[in-house]
Amino acid sequence: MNNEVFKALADPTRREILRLLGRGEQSAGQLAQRFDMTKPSMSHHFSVLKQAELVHSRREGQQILYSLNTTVLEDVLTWLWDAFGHDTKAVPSRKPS
Amino acid sequence: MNNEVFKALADPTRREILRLLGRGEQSAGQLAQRFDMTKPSMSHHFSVLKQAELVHSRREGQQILYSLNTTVLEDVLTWLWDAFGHDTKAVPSRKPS
DNA sequence: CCAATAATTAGATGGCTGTCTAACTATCTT
DNA sequence: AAGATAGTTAGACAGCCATCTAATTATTGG
Repeated sequence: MNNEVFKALADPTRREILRLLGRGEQSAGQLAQRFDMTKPSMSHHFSVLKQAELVHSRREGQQILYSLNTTVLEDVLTWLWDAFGHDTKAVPSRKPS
Repeated sequence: MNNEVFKALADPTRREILRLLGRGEQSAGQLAQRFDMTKPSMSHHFSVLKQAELVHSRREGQQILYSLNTTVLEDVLTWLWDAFGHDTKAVPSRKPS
C-alpha cells in the first residue's frame, strides 16, 4: 500500500471531501462550495486525492465529477485491521448474506 | 475523532511501529532497534503516537513499554467504514458466527 | 555516590505542505 | 468569435515535520 494514501488522509479538508463523496458523485464546484477556501486550494486537494487513487474523476461538459474509489479505501481498512492484530484475509461484508 | 490520529498514521515509520506493536507490548529500545534512525527520532515518533492516543506506555525499570491502544484504532476503522458509504454503527466482527 | 544503561528533551535545519493570487485551459452559449 | 462559467496550473510563501547532535533525566548496580 502506498504512503500517499495515508498522507492524503492526514488532512481534514480531504477527509471531509471523501465523506461528502460517500453520498455519491459530485462536481468540483459542488464540493468547493462547502469549504471556506479558494478554488485553486480545493483543486489542489482533489489532485492529492486523485494521486493517491482515493477518488476517480471524469469530465462532463464544463464540470469535473469526482467519486470515491472504494478499492483503495478497502486497502486502508485492511491495513488497519491487520495492525489491530486480527488475522485478517479481507474486510468483512456489511451484509453477510 | 481527532486530526492528530490521522497525522500520526501519515508517517511510514509510525505505521510500522504500530504493526510491530500488533504482536504485543515492546520496549522503546526493542522497537528502535528495528529502524535505521537515532533514538531521539524514534522517541519523537513514540511521542506523536502517544499524543494521538494510538499507543499506551508504562515504565518498567529503566525501560518504557509501549502497547497498542486498540480503541482509537477502532475509531479510525469506523470512520473509514462510514466514508465508504456503508451505514455502519460499528465495525463488524471478523468471525460472523 | 559513580558509572552505565535506557530513554527523553532541547534546539537546529532542510524539506514538505496547505494556502493564496494571477494566469491559463476547456467548454458552452449566443 | 466573444463572453461566461468551471476548473486547473504556476509560482510564492509561511508554517509544519522528520531528522540530527548535544545535553538531560531516570533507573539500576557496584
